[in-house]
Amino acid sequence: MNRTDRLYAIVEELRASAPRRRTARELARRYEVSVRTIERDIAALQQAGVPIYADVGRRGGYTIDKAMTLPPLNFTPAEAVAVAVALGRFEGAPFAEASRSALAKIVGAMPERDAAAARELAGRVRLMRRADAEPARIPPPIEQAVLARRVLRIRYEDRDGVTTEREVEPIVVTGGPFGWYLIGWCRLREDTRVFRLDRIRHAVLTGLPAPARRYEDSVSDLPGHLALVPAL
DNA sequence: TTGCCAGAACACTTGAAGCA
DNA sequence: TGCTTCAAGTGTTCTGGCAA
Repeated sequence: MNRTDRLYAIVEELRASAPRRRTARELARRYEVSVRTIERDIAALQQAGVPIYADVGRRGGYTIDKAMTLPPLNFTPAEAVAVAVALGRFEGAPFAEASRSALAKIVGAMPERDAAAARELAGRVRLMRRADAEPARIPPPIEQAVLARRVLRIRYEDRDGVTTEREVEPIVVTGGPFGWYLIGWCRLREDTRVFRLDRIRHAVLTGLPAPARRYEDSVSDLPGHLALVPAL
């Protein structure tokens, strides 16, 4: 095992056994090197910013701050396509750009062979969409309002063509086969209202903080055959 | 880059000594 | 007898130097 492999292995060993301490002697036996070599490796990792801590004394040893590390994220081609399918639900939806960049990062981090396999597999998986459906364009203020929990000022045109100005406290954004909707507390109606995004003619972020409202406490009159599923 | 050596520092355990 | 204190011993990491 070369040094680079050993450095990775030590981090993984400490991460897997955390919070139990591992002594330099244990690690030396494990990787068939001297204790001094392990100590140098630990020092190199610490210098590189890996949160490894040494406890001296009889029951001492090395531990790693598990909260500061992540396990290696290795996606199989099928897992990558599953993520892509899930993100596909967001096409033309809020956070669409973030979805695209997240997917690009995942594929970019995969070995080229797996990435190619994922692309090939993705070519055999298609999402169905209504042909006449215009991809919704979500105004950035709505994304921001949901993200930062801020009050929105919108100009909304209802089904009868009547336009009203409203201040809305966003609760959730939801999407489905019929389009995308903003569910929020309407200060004009003093009640929870569902707004079709394609009927929102204008939206401005007010900067006013919106009170945290739980979706379950705010919406109770969905048709029985409909259920809103959290995005994550 | 790795192995070996030596000494320092630290924390814990153990056992002896002192005391009520 | 039981409790407390303290020194010695032990096990560990840390650091520096040297050689292969």
